[in-house]
Amino acid sequence: MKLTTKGRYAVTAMLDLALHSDGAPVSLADISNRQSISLSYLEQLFSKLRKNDLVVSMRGPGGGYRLAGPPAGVSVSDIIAAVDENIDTTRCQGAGNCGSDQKRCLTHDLWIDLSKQIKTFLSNVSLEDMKKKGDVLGITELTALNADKPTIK
Amino acid sequence: MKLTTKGRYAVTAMLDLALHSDGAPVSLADISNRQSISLSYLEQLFSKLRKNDLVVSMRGPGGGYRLAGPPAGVSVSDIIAAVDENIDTTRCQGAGNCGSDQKRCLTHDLWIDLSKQIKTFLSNVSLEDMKKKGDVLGITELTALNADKPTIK
DNA sequence: ATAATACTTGACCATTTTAGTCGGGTATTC
DNA sequence: GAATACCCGACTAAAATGGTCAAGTATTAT
Repeated sequence: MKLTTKGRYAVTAMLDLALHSDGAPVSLADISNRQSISLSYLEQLFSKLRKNDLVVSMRGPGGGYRLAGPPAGVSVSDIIAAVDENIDTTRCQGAGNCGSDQKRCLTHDLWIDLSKQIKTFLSNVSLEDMKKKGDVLGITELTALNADKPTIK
Repeated sequence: MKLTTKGRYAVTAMLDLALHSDGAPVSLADISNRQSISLSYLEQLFSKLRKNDLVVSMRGPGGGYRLAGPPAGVSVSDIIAAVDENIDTTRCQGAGNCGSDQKRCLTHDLWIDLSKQIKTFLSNVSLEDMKKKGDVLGITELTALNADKPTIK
């Protein structure tokens, strides 16, 4: 699986954006200062976020970024997918040629199921959830509230 | 998080071991042939598995490895922990100094909860489960059966 | 005994990925 | 027209990954 600093930074930056999405657009310089993430690196990340229509940009003085839609419409998995390519724990990326002789390896199904599990979890947490969270509820409880079809019943 | 080829190989090898744990100990050469994993690499992995008391070794001709205990007593998370150090999705390894100024970052709790989720999933799948699985049940369903305290209710 | 087997250990290494930096743009507004 | 702030591509040091290689040591079958 790919879950690295890149994805974590992206989610943190998007949450910062959501928390400051009142009036003017938010500049990357602000996010950089608040979250201690290098400006140049943020530019890279937001380039991808913009291409995936998660944010919109405004140039010039007073410019910056804005969420493309309501915070409730953006899930953590959306963000990670935008910058990190994929959330998949198999070696073969689901193709099934991970074992010897191009067959699926013994544990193929395990990783497929784990991937589903992670994806479900991350899909069920939106920026809105994290905004509201404050310190009241754990994300896990939020997930339970939001889950349409929990894998574990 | 750390979930790489190393961990996947280890689980595959352990499952192979479990599937062939009838009479004689299983040599790494056999596992290497069946699972297409380099012998030298298996040696590295099994050294760690042995140090973590997941397997026992027998030297000399006819020697090899055996599971240290019953397959039901070994979970996937045990195996991954043995070779991969930790299953943790935070940058700070749970320490909480991931944000600016040594405070926890905005998304700290999210990664903590995700880590718990993954750990719960992997802890609830044993080698015995995977042996029995065949092609009847998906691991996800097995997890549901085995879970003592599922996080998602 | 001794040869063969198979585990044991540690050093080493090529490649890939990560986590950025750097340097130049271009659009917009004051 | 100058300052601001996004935009974009090239580049890179350091770390992790996924191994290999060499030289053992213990055990057993003959």
